[in-house]
Amino acid sequence: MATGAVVLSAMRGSNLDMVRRRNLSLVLGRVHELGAVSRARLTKETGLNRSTIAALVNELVLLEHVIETDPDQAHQQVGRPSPVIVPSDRTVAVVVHPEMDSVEVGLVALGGRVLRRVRYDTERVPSPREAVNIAAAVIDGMRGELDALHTVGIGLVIPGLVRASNGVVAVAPHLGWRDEPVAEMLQDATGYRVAAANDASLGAIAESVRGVGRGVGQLVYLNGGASGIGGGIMSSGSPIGGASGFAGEIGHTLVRNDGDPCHCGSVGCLETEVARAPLLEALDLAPHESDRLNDVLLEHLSRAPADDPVRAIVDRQRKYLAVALGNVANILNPNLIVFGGFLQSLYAVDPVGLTAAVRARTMTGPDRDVTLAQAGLGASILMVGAAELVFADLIADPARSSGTPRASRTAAL
Amino acid sequence: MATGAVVLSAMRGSNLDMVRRRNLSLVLGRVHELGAVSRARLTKETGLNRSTIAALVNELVLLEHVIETDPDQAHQQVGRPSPVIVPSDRTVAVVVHPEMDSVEVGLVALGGRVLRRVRYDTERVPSPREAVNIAAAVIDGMRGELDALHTVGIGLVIPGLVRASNGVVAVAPHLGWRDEPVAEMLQDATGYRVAAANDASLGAIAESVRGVGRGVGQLVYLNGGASGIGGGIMSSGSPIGGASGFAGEIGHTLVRNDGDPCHCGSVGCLETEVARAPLLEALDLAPHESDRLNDVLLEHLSRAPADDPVRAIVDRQRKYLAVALGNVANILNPNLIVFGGFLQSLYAVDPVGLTAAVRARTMTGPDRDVTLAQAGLGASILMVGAAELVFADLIADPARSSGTPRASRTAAL
DNA sequence: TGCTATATTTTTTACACGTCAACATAAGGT
DNA sequence: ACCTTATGTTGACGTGTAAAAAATATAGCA
Repeated sequence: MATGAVVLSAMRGSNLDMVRRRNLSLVLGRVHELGAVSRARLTKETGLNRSTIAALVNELVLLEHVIETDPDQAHQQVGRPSPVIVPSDRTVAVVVHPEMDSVEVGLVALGGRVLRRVRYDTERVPSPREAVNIAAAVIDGMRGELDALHTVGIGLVIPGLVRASNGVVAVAPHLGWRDEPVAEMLQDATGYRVAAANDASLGAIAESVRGVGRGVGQLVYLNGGASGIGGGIMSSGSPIGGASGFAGEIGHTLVRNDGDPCHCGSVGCLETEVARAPLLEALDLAPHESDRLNDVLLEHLSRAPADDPVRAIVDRQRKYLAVALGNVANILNPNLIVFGGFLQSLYAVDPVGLTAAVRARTMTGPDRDVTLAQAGLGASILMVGAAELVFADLIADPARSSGTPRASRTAAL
Repeated sequence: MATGAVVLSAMRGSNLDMVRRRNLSLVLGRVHELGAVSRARLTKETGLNRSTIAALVNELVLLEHVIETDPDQAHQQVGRPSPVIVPSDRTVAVVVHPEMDSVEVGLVALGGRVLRRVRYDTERVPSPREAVNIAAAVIDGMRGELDALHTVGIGLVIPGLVRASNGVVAVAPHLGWRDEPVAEMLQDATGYRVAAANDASLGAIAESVRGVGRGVGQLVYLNGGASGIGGGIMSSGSPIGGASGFAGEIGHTLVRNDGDPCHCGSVGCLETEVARAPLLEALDLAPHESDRLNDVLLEHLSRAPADDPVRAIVDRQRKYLAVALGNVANILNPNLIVFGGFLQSLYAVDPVGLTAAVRARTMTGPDRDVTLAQAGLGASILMVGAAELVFADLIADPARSSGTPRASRTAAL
């Protein structure tokens, strides 16, 4: 419950168990990240003894989190071939993603593969109870399968602010949720341990682990959705959550003093000045056609005159986006800023131009570090991100209560 | 050299040495933080066995980083008294702080006490070479003393952007330095290992470890100096440096679209709209009287009419300050924002009002987390911060090359 | 004041366990 | 046949742990 506080007193001393746990975690983490590693490479990269790696891999095989396969026939070398370790597809995370018109449930394997997606359309915006009931029903339908697998837990995607310590949804504007203990409800309904986080934060995790941000130290993800702009921050592979896990709300950076009022109570926020709706409208696209925005916009601009009204909207939005990104670059000194949703389109219109505009608003020093990029994971980004949230727990302690449903604990970030 | 990248491959496996190192680090860290701890308390807080704590403390005593003293006579309890462990005043860090008109050298003990400060006034702005030579000369003067002590290294305070990986000063505007490898120069000149960082980042560290931010999870420090506004971010006790250690430049957040041009090339930055000079001028204070700003300002406003021109300046600056802080609160979700320098005065004028203004610009959720406060360390803040930078290295591995001057390595953050 | 009981901590000693180093063995290329 | 690379096996090392014994204070009572 106590959030954000540095609880140094809680730092426990290490012992032999710790060593084993850490090494087990290290090996599983490498396998999870790389997808397929030879045992020899594991010894080299971890610096551990061959004997130790053998024992660790053995234990992970027994836990059924990895599979030891025959040596790779493809790239042979001189010397004795080394067995290849791959993450088991039988270790999975369930993902639950409530939206305004649906509740989606997915199944993702440790290796990152999305095994299944079930979308349940709702007639109206689901209440927390309805969303949980729907998810629980779908999960009950999968129960036989899940019980046969190692189901680590549920990753809950929330289009809103989530308190990291307990998974309470502080506010999800367009779902109309407020102070709802959704993670706990879902946990009670399913028996699985639930980790909940903001959608953009999960996007940041996903792009950092399996997207364009692999190996990037300081990453900022910015997602443009129907209802606004959300963000997530990753530092050295870990999410920066702040005091309560609310960090990353870059959509409410001031970009225009005399701008429009924002639903947050402020004025001239990034997300009031940079929005999807005006773009769709100007291009005669319906909201449900937002998938086509990128193509239609680029196509339109390729033949539009200099005084084209769409171009004017795009230019203005890009200008304000650059302002916010300059702030972010100065405050966080990121290596990479990744765009998701309709922001991808704003970026794609002129990547070089936007990069230059952001750098112009950034101090000498951080301006040379920052690079921009489009998200690399497409439609599966939230599935992957939420699964990673769950797997992070597993990887931190692979030998923990392996498999079986559990009570207590939520949280993330 | 490669900065910001997540080098997972560099993650080495743990072994028994690791355990010992970690526990040694844990114990020294607790002693360093608390100043005086009983052996019994160490066992309770770390969860380690009595025997283990005894052995660890013994080793730290042998390393001369802590001293085991007789049981505290003050608050006695039933049962056998437990010896009290205190950080040794013989383990010290040297601090070097070049400014526009001086180079200051300080000596700080592991417990945080500032043992000595030597200020060398210069006739003009020192070049990197001059600053290093002055510092080296002063340090040579202390050499006998330093050799008798355990001098862990030098903490170098830079009023500018410092590359964390190698201590190169990317740019220090009012010193006129640019791409200068000052840390390396100082290291070569003195033989001590040098850790360099931005002044505001060091302020953040100091306030987090020994100031008003003790135990605070997410902390932002904002310093208002003669030449601008710098900032530093602490997350769970560790500094957030970003890709190259440049993070925290909150002074270059946009607060006013039609504002004045900033030396950074942008327009309407926080530090162009919120500055010390106009305040001093309006109050008829010379720059060297800035120490009195707080008192004079509060005194002036206490009897000033509603249409007082100083009040107008203060109100306007506070308005823009609140804008930037709102952005920061949304992006970082801090528990605490700490003000140093003349920003303390702006805050002190009406603490409750500024807090309300910041919260009004912050989303529901993070707005409840954020608190504002004045810096608690006064004039010694940079001494303490830079020393902590050095001690962090020691605490991470207390048994490392203990004491004697060394080559290679710099960096921090 | 002096004695005993109780509480808490330190000291001592035997022990368990994970990693390591060394040597022996295996499996492929050249 | 020889070289290269990797795995398998075994005993040693050093870590923290647990339990018993010794030490040192307060509290209660005569």
